Amino acid sequence: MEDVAARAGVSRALVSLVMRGSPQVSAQRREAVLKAADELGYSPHVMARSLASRTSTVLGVMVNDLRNAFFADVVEALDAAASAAGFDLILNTGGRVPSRESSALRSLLSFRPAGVILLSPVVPAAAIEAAARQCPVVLVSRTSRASGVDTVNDDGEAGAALAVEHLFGLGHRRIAHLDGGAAAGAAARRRGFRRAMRAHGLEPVVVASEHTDAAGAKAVLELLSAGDLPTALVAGNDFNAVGAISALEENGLRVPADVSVVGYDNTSLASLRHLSLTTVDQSRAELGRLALDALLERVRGERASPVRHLLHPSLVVRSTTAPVPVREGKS
Amino acid sequence: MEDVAARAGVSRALVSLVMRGSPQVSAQRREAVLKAADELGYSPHVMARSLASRTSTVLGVMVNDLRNAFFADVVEALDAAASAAGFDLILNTGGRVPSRESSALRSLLSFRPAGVILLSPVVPAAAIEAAARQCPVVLVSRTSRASGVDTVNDDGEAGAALAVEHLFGLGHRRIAHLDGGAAAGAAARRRGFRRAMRAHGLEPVVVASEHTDAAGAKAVLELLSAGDLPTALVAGNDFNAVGAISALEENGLRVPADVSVVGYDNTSLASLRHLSLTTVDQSRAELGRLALDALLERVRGERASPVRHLLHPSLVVRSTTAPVPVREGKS
DNA sequence: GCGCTTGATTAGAGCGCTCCAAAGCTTGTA
DNA sequence: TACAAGCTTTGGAGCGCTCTAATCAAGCGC
Repeated sequence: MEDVAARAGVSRALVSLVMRGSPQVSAQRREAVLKAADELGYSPHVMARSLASRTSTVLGVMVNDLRNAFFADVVEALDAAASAAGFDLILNTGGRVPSRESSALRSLLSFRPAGVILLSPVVPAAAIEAAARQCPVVLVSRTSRASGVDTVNDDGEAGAALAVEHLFGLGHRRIAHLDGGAAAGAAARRRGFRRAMRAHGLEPVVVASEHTDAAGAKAVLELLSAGDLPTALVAGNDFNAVGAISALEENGLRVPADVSVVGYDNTSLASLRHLSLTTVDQSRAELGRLALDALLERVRGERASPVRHLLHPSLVVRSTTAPVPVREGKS
Repeated sequence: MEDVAARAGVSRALVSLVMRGSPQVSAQRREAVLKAADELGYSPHVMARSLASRTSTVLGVMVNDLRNAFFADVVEALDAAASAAGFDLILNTGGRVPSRESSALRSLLSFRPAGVILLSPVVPAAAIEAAARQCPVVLVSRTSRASGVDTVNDDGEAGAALAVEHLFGLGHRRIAHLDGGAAAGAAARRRGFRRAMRAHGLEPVVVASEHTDAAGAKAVLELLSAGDLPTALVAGNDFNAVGAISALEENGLRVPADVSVVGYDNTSLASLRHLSLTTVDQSRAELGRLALDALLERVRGERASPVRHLLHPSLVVRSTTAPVPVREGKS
């Protein structure tokens, strides 16, 4: 910066003004500075800037697993929105291990970020509130009652209900849910499934499972050996659904002719023509965008009261659901 | 920091020493400082630290698309290795658009990172060399001849050859490659396919396609309408393979009974029991780890000469490949 | 008791920038 | 010509830390 100032024949302060795009610099000087900066290949040192200005242009993002396409998509959206607003992301992973997440969070905070976004964290609420005392915090796929914390969630209850309504409309009455257990969002989906079933006077069947391919297959095998396979399945997520479909087909049952299956998440899997899975979509891009917007509102001091976004999911009907088989329909 | 020093009854410099874990501090003072820091919830300001010490603990990572599971996996590995080494990642996306990538790269460099990792960038070589003059640069899935730049690549040629060898061993002689066009890594795979085929005295058939589900299906339809469907397909990647399989099955052909298909990348797709795709695996975790190791060697000044890693892929044989159909074998 | 070494501690400068208050330069006007 | 009013420009302090060199206390041999 010193060098640029010398080369352009101005003071350091003027260089600073130009680099920040201040309007109160004469066109002549501005050009001289820009030219000098270009010749010297100078670009301002972000860290020094944020130290001096006591403002930060970095946003901390903690994700528990990037290999999970859901979070990868959200982070992608986050990054797009952040860079459009002139912020940079510092990212780390916590792996859904409380101790690792705490240290990841600590490491993010030591950058004195403008704000922090936590994707489906498992750290204790107290840790989140402590973080919120240092900078705005937005939670994705996790709820909080703290007033300094905003949350953005998929309405898993509504999503599961959507699946049930769809199947009910197709004539299905015996519907089972393959439950995701402790996985992110599973509790809400389970709740939504139960509620929607009861609303129709149906008995909700919930089978313990996990959000994986193998677990979906296992759950179906259990249902088969128990001897009363439902006519439709609401899987915990798409992977689970695919596993379930495999197990069904391996046992001579056709999807959707014999059994209908609905997934959840609308991952890239679901749209493959090979699977063409009916599934619940929860726009991950919007999730990311909303989270970033909420954070920036806080950062800019435009809002102090917490906001709780609950995204409305939608159903994407493809080829794994069909009207209930005739025999069933008659019974 | 001032406060901590006051509370512990020591100087700022001593606090600094303790926070950096210097051994030349008496146990008594160390404890007093740690206690004070804890009570005040103090943790050092990373940016101020790196400004003062003229060292950086941030690593810049530019990825073109996180939604691509391949890169998400590499980033995950990068993060794991980085945090183990005490570094933090600042991440942004370039979307394979040269202009966006350049500005993303500029933004990374303005943090004065210890080093930068570029995942399959499309920026001109000159831009990469310019970056390399500022800090060590490691390229993943892209080659470079610049001496300040290390590269880590999957050996796509070897991978495609692996697929051909496998199919050849199963008796296949008419094998086509569904080419990925300009996609990352496609050129090497194409080359490897051609070379391996010629090594067996076979005519390499290359069909233009893309690394997507839909393109794979389209390529198969073209082969079908041309009237000479090969007995085996080496797809550009897993998505492409899945699309191809769909199109084959929709046309009454069985995989692998009639046609064998090999994918590439061993994505989570491939391992689904529903697909159980034979595919080429190029350990993404190792790719990430190697890239980070290479970068850290430079950062620590342990090495000045460039390194060119070429990762050996391996073949994962699942259920989409089988011996050539008998009729073919006789002909 | 003296200088001397050794290890623990600290003052102070400085990293690259921003920001404030003050200074300099134009104008326009009396 | 003088001077206020506006704009542009600048010096200097300071952001939170590290690092060097200096200081200090304690222990040692003579």
